[in-house]
Amino acid sequence: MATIRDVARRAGVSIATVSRVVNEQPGIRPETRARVHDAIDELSFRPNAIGRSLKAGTSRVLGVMVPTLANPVFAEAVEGLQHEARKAGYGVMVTTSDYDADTERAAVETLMIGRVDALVLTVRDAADAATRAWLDAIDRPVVLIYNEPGSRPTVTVDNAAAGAAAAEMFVRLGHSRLAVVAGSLTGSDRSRARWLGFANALQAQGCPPPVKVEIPFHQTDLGQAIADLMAGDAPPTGLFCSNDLIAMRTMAALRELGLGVPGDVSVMGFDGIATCRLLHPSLSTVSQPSRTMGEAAATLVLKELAGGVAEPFTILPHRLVEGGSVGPPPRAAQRGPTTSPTERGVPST
Amino acid sequence: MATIRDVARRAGVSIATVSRVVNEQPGIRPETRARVHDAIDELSFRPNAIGRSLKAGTSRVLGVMVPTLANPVFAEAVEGLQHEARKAGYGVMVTTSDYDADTERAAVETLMIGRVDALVLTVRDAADAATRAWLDAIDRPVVLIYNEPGSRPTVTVDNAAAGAAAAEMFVRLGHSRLAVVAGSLTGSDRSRARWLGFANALQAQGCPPPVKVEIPFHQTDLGQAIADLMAGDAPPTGLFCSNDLIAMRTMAALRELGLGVPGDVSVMGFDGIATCRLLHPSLSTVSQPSRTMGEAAATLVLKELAGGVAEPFTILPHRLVEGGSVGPPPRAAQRGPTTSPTERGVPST
DNA sequence: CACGCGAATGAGAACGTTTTCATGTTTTAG
DNA sequence: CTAAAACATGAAAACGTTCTCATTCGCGTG
Repeated sequence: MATIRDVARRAGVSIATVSRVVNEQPGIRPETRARVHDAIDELSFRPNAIGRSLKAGTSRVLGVMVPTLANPVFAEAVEGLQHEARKAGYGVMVTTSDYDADTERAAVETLMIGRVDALVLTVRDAADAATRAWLDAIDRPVVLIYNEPGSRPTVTVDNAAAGAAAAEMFVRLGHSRLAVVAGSLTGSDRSRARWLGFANALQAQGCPPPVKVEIPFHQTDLGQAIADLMAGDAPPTGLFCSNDLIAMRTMAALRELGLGVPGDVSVMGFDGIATCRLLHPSLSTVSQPSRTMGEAAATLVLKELAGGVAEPFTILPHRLVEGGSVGPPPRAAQRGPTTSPTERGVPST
Repeated sequence: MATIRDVARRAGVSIATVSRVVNEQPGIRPETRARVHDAIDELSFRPNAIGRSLKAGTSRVLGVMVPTLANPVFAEAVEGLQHEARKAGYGVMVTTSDYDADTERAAVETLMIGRVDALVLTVRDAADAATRAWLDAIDRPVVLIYNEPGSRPTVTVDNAAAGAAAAEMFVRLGHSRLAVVAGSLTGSDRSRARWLGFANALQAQGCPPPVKVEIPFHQTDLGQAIADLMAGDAPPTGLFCSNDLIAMRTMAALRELGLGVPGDVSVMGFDGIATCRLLHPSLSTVSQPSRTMGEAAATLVLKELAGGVAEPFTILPHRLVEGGSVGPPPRAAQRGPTTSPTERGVPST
């Protein structure tokens, strides 16, 4: 691996001159420049970013942490972020936290040791005291994405309003008994915000508060949870899921139970994962512009690195996508408690 | 940001001693060690990875390039890789190539300048001469994933055998007129291998060669392409798609055309994306262990970095997942050319 | 009591850059 | 033709580590 010194020797100049040529600084005789370029080519010299970083005190690397890349929402955001970063000549170091608070902290610590110039993070709960503590202690630009706005610049959608919009859609169609199926209602700030917006809007419309169902992160089969939920006397006619992945699994579980969507139960998701539009019935969902969020976060953080000051928060527009998974409630449900909606209905408790 | 020098001053020792304490080297008096630790805590000193890297000549960062993170297959592989890397104390720099050969080269160049210790890549075509040229010129450990085995250590599945397995499944069910719907048959080595395995197996079974349909990378609506494909006198009764994303879109397009899956046409995917199992009908597919592939690649590359020598290739097992999207061909098709299979059939050309 | 030996610590070079300041060489103006 | 100004280049320090040699200290041994 050739160093600047090798190039200098070969070209018969000093390392300072080579550096100037490499960085395209003015004040080099064309002839000298050519000689240096030749040497660079001959040795296929690539300036060592580490040496450069050490001197410059900057690594030109962005650190990114998301809960998981297995959820396309985050994967797409990272993709957008990465594109934007590359355009600006920045690299992107990626870590995942698996929705675990301790892992979050450790992962960010690792990124900081890696000397990233700035961070783009999604944490479980930006309002959590412990999280805020270490978050506020970070001495570099930080931008949060997907989290609820707090002490750090944040790029997100209006989760409460989005939850309310979902509620209003259900109510408009005639639903009143609703449930929320969430990954971790207690732990995740955005999930909580969606829930709150949803529940408040329902209350405003005079509906009873929605039932809550919480699903542990790693549980992929929702069969039991959904069966339990639908087993009561007056099961919900509409389910608001805290993300599309859960919504898909919920639909699969309902199908297992012999319940039709949206005939017996309506299902609504959150995120707007592309593949969910291809389901049958296609999933109604609140879509957020993931890729754009990643791009916006990159732009924001790069701006801050360039000496600018980042907006405290950027709220991107969400969009209610009306798919086929939401329809009016079944007739029976409108009259109150009834028998199982289908012949294969689950036994009542 | 405190440096080792600040700590040394504060603890009243030399920087060498601090370095020894930080790196847990023996031969330090417990008392001294304690004093240094105190200073470290007081200044919340974190050793600068860049300084360390410069001296050590190693960055403890792995570079990863995949076509896109929007395809869960790659996102999951990166997730697995990242986990494994972190366990070993390595960071992961991620780039995407958008399936573009020029971008591939540029992206890898960027990673190399970033001084990653080793690379894990998925390229369009590992057999392509130009690609091989720059690939072979890389002076660090490189592991390819998803690509066909070539001059560099590779982690993949047996794409040809997987393609053949798909073909055999179709034939076993009675299909003979088949088509392949691929992202870029010409450009991608794995897609080509699947195609070859598929076509050869068909030939071996005495079936006519499959029709090819190629879909540009960014084209998400396959309506026209599928309509054209199904418009002929004797349209295919089974479609083998080069990945699950395309398979999903193909199913959506078929539905648009009023064709039933698998009643009128059977559809088979490739990859085993988790969400496709939740489709209705669930997608039959050849599943590859993406996460494991990422982990294996990380293990391999780390082993090589540790001075070991990597196996030239690792073939992980694929698995034929029998979903609901593949069934016997419609009766009519078995008798040869007929009228459109449904009342909403597409006009014949 | 001097000597030597091992343990603990320090001084300083090295890693590959960038950058400041100094120096040598042209060019331009007078 | 000379002096000054503009230009081109070089020497060396600095960034924050690690690591190799010294060096110092304490102490047991002859």
